[in-house]
Amino acid sequence: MKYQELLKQHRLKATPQRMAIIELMYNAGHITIEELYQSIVKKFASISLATLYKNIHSMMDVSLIREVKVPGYKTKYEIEKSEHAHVMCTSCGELKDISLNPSSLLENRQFDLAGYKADDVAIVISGICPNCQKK
Amino acid sequence: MKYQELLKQHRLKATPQRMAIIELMYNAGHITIEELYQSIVKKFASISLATLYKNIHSMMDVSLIREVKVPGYKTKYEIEKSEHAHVMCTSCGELKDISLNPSSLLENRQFDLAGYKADDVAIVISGICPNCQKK
DNA sequence: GCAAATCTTAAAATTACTTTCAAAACTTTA
DNA sequence: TAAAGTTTTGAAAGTAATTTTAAGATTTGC
Repeated sequence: MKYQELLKQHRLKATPQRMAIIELMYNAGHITIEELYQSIVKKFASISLATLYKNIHSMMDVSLIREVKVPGYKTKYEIEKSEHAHVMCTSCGELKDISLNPSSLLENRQFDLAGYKADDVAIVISGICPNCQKK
Repeated sequence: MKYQELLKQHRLKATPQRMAIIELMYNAGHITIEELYQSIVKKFASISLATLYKNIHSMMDVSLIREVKVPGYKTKYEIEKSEHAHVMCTSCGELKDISLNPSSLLENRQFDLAGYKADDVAIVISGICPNCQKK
């Protein structure tokens, strides 16, 4: 199981609960705490929401996962991967990655960042997905 | 008071509570519900959080104000103004507008938006503000 | 295998947000 | 300008989201 490795690299203990979280998150792409809980409870009947929240935070602290806050919706979480942006459908709520590299977008322009030293760029584009456009 | 006009233009009644909300939001730039409540209660001792939430939502519905969700922090609200992006200091929490126009940024490049029809682009850059850099 | 460090869980607590409902404040309408 | 209708306010109760606590269980490095 590669997830075990992933956790160890980040100096976190590889508990079964954590591996399940990562697996679910990996398969879902983006997932809310609630969805995560619904799925994981099938495997670990006694898992507690506190465990989910705590693990989500430990993994965020070591940049293994990332929080995606979208206007008007619940926060979702994803495995950290190469930089990308998000499109969110305001009709059905689908969240999708797009391969727009946020920091390269800024690089070739000299924006006035008001003196800030930028570490991270989060881009969420809201719109209507192809499916909902048809309706 | 111009705030009265602003509300009427959006077909909302210009109640004193709403005008106070707008005024505070305008002066603060970006404000959380909690901060808003702390300030407004000084003027309207009996105002309820429910009123704040309700008014925030009415004003969002008519695009008078806008929700800004920032990774790791509480949701803030701002008066809708011309398009812009945000920088947020991960050290002190300060949120600042920068004059980067999100949609023009996308216009002159043909991004693959996975078939989405884009309505809105939210950009939040996280980093360290000039003040915190000194420390 | 053992000890140290870390993790899991239930339960309670806290914080965030929403709904309900009656009274008050406004707007119509005639 | 009074009655009728509509909207808003705010208290209270309700739901949802997140954190804390403390005790027992697991993982890891040696």
